[in-house]
Amino acid sequence: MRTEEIPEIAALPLFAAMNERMREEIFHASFLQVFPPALTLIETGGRADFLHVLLDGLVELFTTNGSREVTMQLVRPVSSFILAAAYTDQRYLMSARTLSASRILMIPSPLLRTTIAKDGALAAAAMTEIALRYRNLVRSLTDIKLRQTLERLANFLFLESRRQGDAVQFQLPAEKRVIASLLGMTPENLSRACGTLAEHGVLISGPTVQIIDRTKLIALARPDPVVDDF
Amino acid sequence: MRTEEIPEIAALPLFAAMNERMREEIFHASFLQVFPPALTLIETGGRADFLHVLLDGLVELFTTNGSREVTMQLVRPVSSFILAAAYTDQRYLMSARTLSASRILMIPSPLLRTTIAKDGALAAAAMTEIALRYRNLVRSLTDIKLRQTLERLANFLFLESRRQGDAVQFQLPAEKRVIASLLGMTPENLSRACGTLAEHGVLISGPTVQIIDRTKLIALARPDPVVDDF
DNA sequence: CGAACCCTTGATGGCGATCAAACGCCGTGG
DNA sequence: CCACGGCGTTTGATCGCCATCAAGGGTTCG
Repeated sequence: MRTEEIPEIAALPLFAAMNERMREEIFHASFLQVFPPALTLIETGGRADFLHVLLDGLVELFTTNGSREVTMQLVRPVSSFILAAAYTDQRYLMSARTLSASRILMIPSPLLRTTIAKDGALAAAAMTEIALRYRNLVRSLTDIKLRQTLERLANFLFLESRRQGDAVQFQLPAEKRVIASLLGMTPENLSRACGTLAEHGVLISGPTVQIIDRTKLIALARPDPVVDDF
Repeated sequence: MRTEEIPEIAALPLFAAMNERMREEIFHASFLQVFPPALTLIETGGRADFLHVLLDGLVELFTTNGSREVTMQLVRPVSSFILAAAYTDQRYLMSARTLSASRILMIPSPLLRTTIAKDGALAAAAMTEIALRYRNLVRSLTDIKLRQTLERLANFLFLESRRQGDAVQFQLPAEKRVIASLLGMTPENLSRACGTLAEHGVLISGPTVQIIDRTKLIALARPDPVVDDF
């Protein structure tokens, strides 16, 4: 890793509070690399040799079962992924690929584990990180279990808008087929659902979304103030 | 907490390696209580005042969205639950109720947090615990996203059997309506699916399951050696 | 004994998957 | 520069899984 890049990364929540010498040690043994789009970084069943931290770009976590493939999560910067597998030294439950060119920090898992054991601040940060990730997963599971597809899409768009400061107009973060899979539906149905949302205050043309009537959207999405984290 | 109960609990993975004095301190401030069946312990949106550790009995984690209610997970002894909420001091994402009479250890969250900060061994155990829980959740989400109901049921029964040492005959761990909800289906459909499984080597009568032809069951369930953790 | 409640079985309907085809965009190569 | 092919998206038609509605049987408990 090049020296001039260190300050930026040292400021990340995961590393901010930890002992400086140990941080240097970790960074020294890690790799900062830029990957092209559509590159598979990790495959289900593989050993978790590195903790990955996405600094720039976009990464998709997905799983396959024979012929079917489903995207599980979009990872956006700045965020680590597969911390659970790296910490427990188990096999990856999900595969990961870049969706756009991505800058990724790769930290050797063994070093991560030994450092967590020695540095309380890093341990705390890692624990917080994984706890938040756990909660996100609970959200996904409840979402898919008790909303139907149109409501899921509505809620997804509502949360996307909110993520961008309640933007009235914004771009979808990924291709529609990826979003469809993320929401547990087929591309065909997503397309239809996008059309239907016109009746609920949202115009979607290509990758750009325009919220015409936020009230109507919310009425459909019924975002949960607890689960959806207001 | 009564003194004679302490050794049993001190041996739990979560507490086994930690400093003895701190462990005593935690136990001294905690409550060990027996709850009757069907009692709501925790409600979604509430503050996580206690970490719960189920020692005996059976607990259901579930969420509600207006009128609908879905069970998210069965908690079996010995296992902690809602560790993520307790550690990050956030609101519960799920509700919890006892399904049978349950003995539960309740540890005040603030004390848990401060002790984790001081005791590396406890921190490590907590981290492992939540990482494993995270991975279970990933399993649930993949399961629901890429299997259909009959396959999910088949896989559920297969894993139940395996949990009991590849038992040929065993009892369902909960009422069928709960299991139906856990598997993301209606009680009616679960009932029908149970009947259909006769064609796939499984006989189900009431709460007892008999595996006639394990090969056929596996062919239907297609358990994933990675995800389903062989 | 009656009243819940759970489970089962049947009939029907709807949501969303699948199949199929056409359109637009974009890169490559003639 | 244009032709072509690939891929993502859209739209339409059809199918099937599963939810819903409805009713009856069994069990538990007051």
